[in-house]
Parts: sequence; structure tokens; C-alpha cells
Amino acid sequence: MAPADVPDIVIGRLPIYLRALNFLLEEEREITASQELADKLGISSAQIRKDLSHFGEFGKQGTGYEIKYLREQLRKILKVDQEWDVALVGAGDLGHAIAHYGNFDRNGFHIVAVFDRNPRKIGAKMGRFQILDSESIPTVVQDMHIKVAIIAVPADSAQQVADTLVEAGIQAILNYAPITLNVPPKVRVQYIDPVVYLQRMTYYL
Amino acid sequence: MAPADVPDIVIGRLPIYLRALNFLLEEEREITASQELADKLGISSAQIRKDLSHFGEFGKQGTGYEIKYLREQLRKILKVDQEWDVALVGAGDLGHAIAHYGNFDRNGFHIVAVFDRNPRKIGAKMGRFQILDSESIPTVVQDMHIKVAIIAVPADSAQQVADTLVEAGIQAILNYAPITLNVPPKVRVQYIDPVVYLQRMTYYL
DNA sequence: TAGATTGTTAATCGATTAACAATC
DNA sequence: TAGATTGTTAATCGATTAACAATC
Repeated sequence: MAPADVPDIVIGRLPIYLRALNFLLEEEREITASQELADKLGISSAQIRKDLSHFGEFGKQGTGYEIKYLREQLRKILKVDQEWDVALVGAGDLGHAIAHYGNFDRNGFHIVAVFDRNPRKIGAKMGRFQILDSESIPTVVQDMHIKVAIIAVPADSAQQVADTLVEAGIQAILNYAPITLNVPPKVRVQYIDPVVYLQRMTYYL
Repeated sequence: MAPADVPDIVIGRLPIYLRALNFLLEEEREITASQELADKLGISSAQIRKDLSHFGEFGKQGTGYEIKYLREQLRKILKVDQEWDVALVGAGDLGHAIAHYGNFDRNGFHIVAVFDRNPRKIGAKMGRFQILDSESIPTVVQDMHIKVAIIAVPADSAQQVADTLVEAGIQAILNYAPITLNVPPKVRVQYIDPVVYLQRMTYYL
């Protein structure tokens, strides 16, 4: 189910395929084809078939893919057929938006703890969460066996927060701070810096 | 200054280099080397030199790169040595966080108009912005000659918003809605779907 | 059966890296 | 000069695509 040698770039596309399948399912579609997904996603149909072939044979010649079945397979491959507890560090505007973003829960990612180091915020409520002291990250993360964290603190404290999280056992970090983090190779990091995305477009204008 | 044939993937890395240079400048450093940037960014030094060589010769053998100079060159290449007006569509939690995110202004991206279609929000204040009716997107975008937009609406209205924006002359879209947009080839789109980023990491856990 | 679409092979295309002459 | 680092070439590596036999 999880061959060790699947390229990173292939894994990166699977969530996009999954998202498209969810969309088709909502439209109560039952069958799709690599060409249809290709048209929708702006990816070649050959690439979609090749990507999927790393994990098995999910389609039927002459017919295509049963959407429900392929979706379940992708969810298993990506390990999102289970629920994940998530720690959120940073209770500013950004942390607030993240904590209220319904798509996390809807996709099995449950924020279970929100941390901040500002004494004025610690103990206060943010939506349904009581904000915890960042000092308690190690104990809370360890006790709850949390493996996934989101960093939503300013750039100048992000590396320090990352160090604490890694030390506490976090293995995947979604980093909203505009800085490249230094972490051990076993820890995965994904970056969301909207300024970087805008700068990738202005070049072409 | 802008050779037509520079690979997309190279352009994608330039903002990361720029971010690292800004960071070094704040530490009052004056000179850096491809190897130092490589260590900081987890990219090979050869790749950094090769990427830069698409645009000119910015370093000195034996010495490295003058940080201020290289930074200015990258800003020119990416066209972020100028100010950009940005339209924001969607005044929910996410739109709120985006409108208040200081890094946009700090990097020359100025949100100048915020739109929503909810009658309860239209006319209300969100921070320093008065929320405008989405119906007015065409006129406002055209009158202000806005070229860059951010979509922060739910998935089910994102495509429609994108169509309106493109029609109004928008050429670059930063899309926070969890859906692949269908736009003409001349329009650039960048995607930020945090769920996708989380799903790219759980595979490895 | 005829038509359609998969899974897979082999070829092509493109990106990364190693290495080093040039040169500061 | 000796040491260091760039810019660039050529080789390597890896990803994408075209094409088609297999098969539903």
C-alpha cells in the first residue's frame, strides 16, 4: 500500500486528485476517467494514470474509475482515512482564522490544543478553545500523542517554536511563518507564505 | 532582465532566495555565498548559482554575493520593486485574517478593496476597509486597474468569483478556496489549501 | 463484437548535480 | 600569491509524455 520509492512529487498530487474526486462525489457522479480528471486539473491523463499505478490498479479498461472506490484507496494511501489531532501554536489573527476554518475538521484534522505565549491571551477563550501557555507545549503534545502541528506565530519566534514542537515529538509541521525552518530530516514541513505565492505571479505580469 | 524561457520552477525559488536575503539583511550581514544560502534553505549551492545565472552575473568569484545588491536584482526580476494593488474577495474569518496580515503591505502588496456578497456585511467595516458589494467587482477592478486578486470565499462560489475577476481584467489570482480553478492561460493562479498541505505530510507518518 | 479506457513501456524532455576553469 | 567562490559545462538523474497492447 505504501511503496517506499514513490516520488515526493507524485505524493504531492494525490491530495489534488482526492479533492477532485470529493467534488465529483458531491455532484453524485459515480464513474470518472483519467481524461476527465486531466481536463479538470490541468494535468495530463497519462500522468494521472502513471501516478496511480505506483499504488495499484484502481480502474477498469474501457470504463474508467469508480469514484467512491478510488477515493477510498487514495484516502488510505494518504492515511487520511483516520482522524488526526493537531496542535496550533499562535492565537493571533491568523491562528484565529485557522482555528475557525471548518475544512480541517471536515477532512479529519482536529485542532485539539491552541497555544500562545502572550500572558494576556493565556487562559482566554478563542472560539471553543481555551488558549494554553506555550510553555506547556512539551507536556500537552506528549500526553496527547499529537503528531501534527500548525505554526502561526511571527517569523522571529517560529524557529524556536519548531524546535520545541520537534522535541515534543511532532513529526509534521504546517508552517505559516515566512521563514525556512531547520528541522531534522524525519520531520516533514510544508510552507504557506502568501507573499511568496504572490511574488511567483508578479514575475509574469 | 526577463528572458522568456526561464523555467517556472526556477521562478518559484526566487522568492525563497529573496526571503532569505531579507533575513540576512535584518541581521546586518553584507555578504553571503551560494553555500550559505544552500545550507539555510536545504537546496544545493549549484542549483542556486544556476538559477541566478538565468538572469545575469550577480556575484564575485572568491567573495560571494553582496546581499543588498542581489536583493535588489531579485526584486526587479520578480517585479516586486514596485507596489501592487490587490483586490480581496471574501470577508469571512479568512478574509479578515488576510486583510489584517501585515506582511502583504510590508512587501508591497496593498489590499485596496474588499468584497463580499452577504448583504449584512456590505457597507460594514472590516478593520480599515469598508466592505463592498461583490456586484461592484467589475467596475472597481477596472477603474482602479487592479491586476492581482485574492479569493477567500467558500469553494462553491470560487469559480464564479474567478470568472468575474478575470472578466474584469485580473491577471493573477491567489486562491484560498479548496478547488482547482478554470481560467484562461494568460491568467496565473496560485493555490493555498492547507488541507492539501497536511495530506501531503500524513502519507509519511 | 466494437468502442473505450486502463496500465505500462520506451522515448523524450527537462531539471539537478558534479566538477572545474575563470577570476576576484 | 594562495584561497575561495562564482558561472558554466557536461553528465546524470528523474519526471513527463506518447503510444499501444490488454481488456473491460
